[in-house]
Amino acid sequence: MAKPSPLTSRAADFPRWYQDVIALAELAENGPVRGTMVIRPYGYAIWERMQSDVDQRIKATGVANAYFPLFIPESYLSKEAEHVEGFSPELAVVTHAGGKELEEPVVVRPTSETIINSYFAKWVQSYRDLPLLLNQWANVVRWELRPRLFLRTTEFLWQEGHTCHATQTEAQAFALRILDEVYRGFMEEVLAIPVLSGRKTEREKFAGADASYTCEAMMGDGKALQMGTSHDLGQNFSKAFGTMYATAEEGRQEYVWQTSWGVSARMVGGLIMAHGDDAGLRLPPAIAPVQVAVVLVRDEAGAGDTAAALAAELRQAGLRVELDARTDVSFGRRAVQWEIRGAPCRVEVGPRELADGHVVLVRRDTASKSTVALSGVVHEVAEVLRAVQADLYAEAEAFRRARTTEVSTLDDAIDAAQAGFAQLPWAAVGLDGEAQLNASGITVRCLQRPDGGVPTSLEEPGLVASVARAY
RNA sequence: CGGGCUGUGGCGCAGCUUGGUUAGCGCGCUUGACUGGGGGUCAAGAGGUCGGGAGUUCAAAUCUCCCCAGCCCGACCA
Repeated sequence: MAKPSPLTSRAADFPRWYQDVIALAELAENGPVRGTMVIRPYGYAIWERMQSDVDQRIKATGVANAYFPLFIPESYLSKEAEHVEGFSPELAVVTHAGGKELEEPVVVRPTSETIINSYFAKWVQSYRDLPLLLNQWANVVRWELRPRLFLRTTEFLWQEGHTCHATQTEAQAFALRILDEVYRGFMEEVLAIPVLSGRKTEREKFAGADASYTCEAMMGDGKALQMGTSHDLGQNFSKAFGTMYATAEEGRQEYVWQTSWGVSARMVGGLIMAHGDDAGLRLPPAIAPVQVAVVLVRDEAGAGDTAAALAAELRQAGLRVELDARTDVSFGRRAVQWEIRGAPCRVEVGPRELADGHVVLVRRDTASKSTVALSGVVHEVAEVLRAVQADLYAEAEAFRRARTTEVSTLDDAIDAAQAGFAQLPWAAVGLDGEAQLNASGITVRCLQRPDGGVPTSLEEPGLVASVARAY
């Protein structure tokens, strides 16, 4: 049956690696500010790699990074009715500063559409200023009722993109492009996590958006996790803030069409829960801070020098390598530690094999070992990393397939969603059906076209709803 | 805010039902030795307002009451 989630259950229920893995981060104990998170170095190293890869992909779409204020005047939030209604329950509001009560309270940003639009309104004047494509890496605060390590913390790290376009068509296309090229691409190619790309229902969409698109992944326990979203904001915020441009013909004033989109450090939690096994993390090579751990068994018969040379050679080949020559720590302990940390490949260098001119190569995902001649290590390691990346993805996809059930009725969907995803015609769900599912702890994760494509309208015929329990 | 449950060295827990010497165990930590091919062995150590308060009692981690905090399930959500 479903294995427990290392991020949400009690430590006592867990295998021995729990404490080691959870050491990636911990929920802070700071009194009334519950649910904030402290990320420790190894956990942060994983996040840093995510940041750099996602950042690169974002820039490839023509978006530039910028930064906006942490504090937002409360009145800004209220300018977009749906937006303020959606977010007000979870706002942190500052009422006092500088030793006195503020005339107008400011909120700590829960997301930045409003503060950014207050600048967009000034920056955008002409069609020549469009499209305006910005992104910011920042922390945001949402006073969640139930914090969970990485998945839902009061304060979290993320990237939020905000764009302005001249036409609705262009804005929608851009929101979908980010969803596919940046998010789905990153999750599948780098994190080796297959995702369903689809559209959120009216009930599930972002407060203030015309449409929300999502990437939904299945965790090792069959539950769904929203890994990223992209919103088509229409003109909701531009109308609220007066973000207008003069058109090319006749210089008419038009409101801009906008998008916003984000992924957060939640992805670290998703990575842990999608690939982790009872021995600890299993990191895809593309994201692993350490791709190859060269472990020196014993420093005898020149093994130490050989290990160091090997590590240097692997680095030369462009790999992220760590030489573990701590021979004062027992070999077993070190081997286990690299397993817990999820290093995809481990090279064990000891006098025993060196006598025959080879080393032992261990794959983290399958735990399989092979002996490799010294001269062939670089080639073989590269092969293993390629294989681990591909196999982790294939494994996750097979798992998802095995836990996805096609059904035709709500009752069957509720039943099937206990173990994973259930898919049924959206026409068989509808508003009432969605409420019924929710009452059973199940949500509609996304709507897709029959071919898996992302629908641009909820009225499209034949839409398929994927429903599941979710984090 | 509803429904369950738990607070005991840094972490994880036992002890409580049936009150009774100096409150234990595992992990971690310190020192030393032996070791070293999968969280190794041995020895010596450090570390505690038993969540807080009040009460019952000769005696409270244990019983009673009040308070506080946290966890899990739900509503909210990247």
